[in-house]
Amino acid sequence: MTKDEKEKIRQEIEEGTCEFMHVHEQIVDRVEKVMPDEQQLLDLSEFFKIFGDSTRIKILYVLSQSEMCVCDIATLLQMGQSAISHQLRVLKQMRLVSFRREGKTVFYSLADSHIQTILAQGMEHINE
Amino acid sequence: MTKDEKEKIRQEIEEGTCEFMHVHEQIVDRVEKVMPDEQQLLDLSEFFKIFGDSTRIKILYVLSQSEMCVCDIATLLQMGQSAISHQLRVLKQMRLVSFRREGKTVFYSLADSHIQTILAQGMEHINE
DNA sequence: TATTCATGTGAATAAGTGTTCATATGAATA
DNA sequence: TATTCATATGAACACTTATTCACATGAATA
Repeated sequence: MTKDEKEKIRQEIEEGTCEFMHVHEQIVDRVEKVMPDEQQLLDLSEFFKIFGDSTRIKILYVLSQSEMCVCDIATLLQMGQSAISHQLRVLKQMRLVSFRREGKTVFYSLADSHIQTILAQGMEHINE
Repeated sequence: MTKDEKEKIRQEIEEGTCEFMHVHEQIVDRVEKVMPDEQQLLDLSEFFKIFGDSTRIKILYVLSQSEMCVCDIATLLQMGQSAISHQLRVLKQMRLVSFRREGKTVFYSLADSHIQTILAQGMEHINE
């Protein structure tokens, strides 16, 4: 190993980026060029995170069957109204559900058919 | 409200299932019949949970471009080797990635094309 | 066999998240 | 306007989880 190479590694260690020697540079360089924006990948994980909770999955599932109000959902899932309401808030913020008011009651439904597709796709995958 | 109705509500409150009055029974009954197994919905949320972390999303993305070793990934993501190794373990357990050994190096790759489809589907969704 | 080095992993810590409790909001109605 | 009631929400708590640190493992090579 040359003096320069050693120096390079020392620098890398200092930067905390990579403490290894045998990085495959061709691969790394090539993939680095096609990496999407950091933000896009963050958004993507945030999006999937919504489906990564069983309460929210259940809410989405029941809404895929019918629009319904908060206490219908709470009854179906055997959970408290507050818990459902908190989760509906998340789903609303992420635009996965929409709602309409009718008197004191609020009816929720899936925002678009995309959501059902993703649910179905996931179901398909785990049943392999 | 009849005496019986009041008693029913009192019981529901005691059971903690539903403290409300105006559940839409037709909807609830109908949807209850088509609810999948509790376990299936749990599995589904566990599955999506894997995609709900930005480190794992990034790992899956770079592996969709090329198979590579642990330190290649660590370099690309500017993260420690240990963090990557821990997440690869999760991805391995859930069978989202597979690997092959070549001397001291372990090359990881996506387990099947399904994963890319789901990534693409998600990307499509957030770019709407 | 001793050493090197890429990777794996247990423990600890810090940050994030879901549920509950208590209470607020706001629309309908008396 | 006062009350009722479906829904919303802030705070607290318990629980989960991602990362780091230190070290173990195990394959190649001297």
